[in-house]
Amino acid sequence: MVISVPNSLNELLTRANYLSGYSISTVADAFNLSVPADLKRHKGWIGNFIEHVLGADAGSKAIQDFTELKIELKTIPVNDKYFPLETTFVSLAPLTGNVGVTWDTSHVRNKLQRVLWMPIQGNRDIPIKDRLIGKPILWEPSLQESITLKKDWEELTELITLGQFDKINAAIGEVLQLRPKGANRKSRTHAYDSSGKLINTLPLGFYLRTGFTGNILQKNKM
DNA sequence: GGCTGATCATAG
DNA sequence: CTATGATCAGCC
Repeated sequence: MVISVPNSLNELLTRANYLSGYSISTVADAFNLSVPADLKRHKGWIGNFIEHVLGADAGSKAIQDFTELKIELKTIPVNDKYFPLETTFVSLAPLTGNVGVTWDTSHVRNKLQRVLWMPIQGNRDIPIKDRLIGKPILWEPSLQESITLKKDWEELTELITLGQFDKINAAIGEVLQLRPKGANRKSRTHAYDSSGKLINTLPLGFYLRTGFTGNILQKNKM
């Protein structure tokens, strides 16, 4: 079943709100989709599933998206206290070509300008099919949040541009962190080391810490 | 390999 | 119990 792309922000929000309170299987049944028993080999399934039922064209050609609405959709697994169980992937971290890139022109800022968060019950003791979909939250970073994100992004990006990959680890950054993002630890991409020499190194991604996303959820739950 | 979507697994 | 580092899948 193909679902049309929402024509307006209101239409997208209406659809998203309609899903809240239903279980994964209730929605999946309505769209004739089968639900995996676990996510071990389907780690992106929930995200793709929600994209699909909201009318984003997941997979194949990426022609249709919410790009016209300037909305980034993120599902986020939450516990009983409505707190995130996982960090949130934002984007791959460019390890080259960062000269001249600023926070304002960064992928991270671009993606986080407007996010539709879809909290989903994520407790591992609840079968995937029985997990409930929460209330969607349309979020734009506050001034304070932007300042903190910018500070972290600049600190992390500086380490990349200086080629100090031996210093990079997930403990750096107040709300944003850099962590591996590849098929496995043998994955490689290009970067410049501290002496300016082209090297092969582990691909990295920007992730939002749970404290940051947890705050967004807490502020917006009524 | 790069990019999208993320969660898994275990050290501490 | 939590966060870091590792990993999974599909498309281009």
